[in-house]
Amino acid sequence: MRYEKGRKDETRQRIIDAAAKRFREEGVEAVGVAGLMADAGLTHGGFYSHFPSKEHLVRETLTSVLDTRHARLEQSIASGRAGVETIISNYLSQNHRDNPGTGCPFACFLGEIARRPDETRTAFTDKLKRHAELIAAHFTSGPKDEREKTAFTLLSLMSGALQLSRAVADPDLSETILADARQTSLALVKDFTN
Amino acid sequence: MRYEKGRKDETRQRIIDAAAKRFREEGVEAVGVAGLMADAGLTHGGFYSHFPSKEHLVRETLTSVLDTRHARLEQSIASGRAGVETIISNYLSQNHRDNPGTGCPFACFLGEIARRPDETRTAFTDKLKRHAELIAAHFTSGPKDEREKTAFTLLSLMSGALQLSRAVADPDLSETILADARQTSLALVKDFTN
DNA sequence: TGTACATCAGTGAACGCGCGTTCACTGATGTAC
DNA sequence: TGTACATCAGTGAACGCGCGTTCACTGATGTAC
Repeated sequence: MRYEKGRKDETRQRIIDAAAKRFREEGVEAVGVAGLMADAGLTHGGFYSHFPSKEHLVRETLTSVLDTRHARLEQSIASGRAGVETIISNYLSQNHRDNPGTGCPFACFLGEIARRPDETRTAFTDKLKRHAELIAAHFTSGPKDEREKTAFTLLSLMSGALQLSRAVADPDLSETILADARQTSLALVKDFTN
Repeated sequence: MRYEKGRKDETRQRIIDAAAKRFREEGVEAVGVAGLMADAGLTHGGFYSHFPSKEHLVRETLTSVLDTRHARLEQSIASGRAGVETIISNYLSQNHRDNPGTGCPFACFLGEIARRPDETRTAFTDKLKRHAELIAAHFTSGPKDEREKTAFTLLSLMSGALQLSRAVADPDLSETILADARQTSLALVKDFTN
């Protein structure tokens, strides 16, 4: 069944989209190739005409999700719709906590990435740097050499707190963790924006 | 081969110790029961006379590691050997980054815990609360109701930064992330200690 | 003290299962004439 | 415009493998007499 031009790319993207959701929700190791292909409406055998291995899909998915998130933040900043306060509040929200499948890849993959092969880690590192630079560029005041540092620290704090709020079984504590992290995050960026 | 009294407990602990190391290094899903038993010098069949399932071992290992870490911190504080600065510096050090197998369980398991069954998550939550209370008790000045909040935020920031420093493929960036997090962590606790 | 028996931690073969991966095949569409 | 053929995205059976788990068995030691 030869298909019209562009069809393959669409299918490929569908596999990546399915992986983007499932990998974030269940973790890379817990999600199998066959299940992913079923999510994309296909049978498992076709996987290897799109990706040479599962690890390649992992890498593609990671960069795809990081790109999407990056683009969204970029647009959010460019449009002036959302200030830092809004971005921080959205990140450290119950909604984000309860929907990892569409949420921040840092919070979902951080623990796993350290164990993946060099190529995957390098791809991740490049995207991370770019993301931190974007955040730093959003800081309009404060010492310039401190801005990027603060961006990394902010990422560490926010992704760490989101993970902790997801891990905890007590709803009240979970909300407290988010609220405390919001407060500290806002204080962190206060000297860099106004 | 019936063994002397206490032997079984020793063996059990040996399995947990092996799991404590491997789970932190490779992740819970990547480590098999058979390999773990081999690490403990046993064959795989005996596993189920110690634990009813792998998940039970996960829970036992998690609480064991959290207890050990908690006790160490408690002792560290009680002895007065180490101030907050030292504790933070040790946590956000290259040595800790490069040795996850003996390091902080929060940094290693945070992402995985959210996906585990309720019983495991509840056990984790209890230990986390106790740990935060211990840290808060170490804060001798500053507003009292802020102390525990800061403890959670500190845990979020430090475990997030440690994870990020492990994920990154660029050694310089990894060191920068640790250094920035050290700086911010120290600033965070400055109002609570002196 | 010596003997017979019960105990049970640990062994290792076997279970069904899902994993990642391979491969011969299909058949609708694009292309050539 | 109509026909013959090449293409190749997708199919589905099969591969070896390691997983978590089960179970009949072993045999050194503790206990009873």
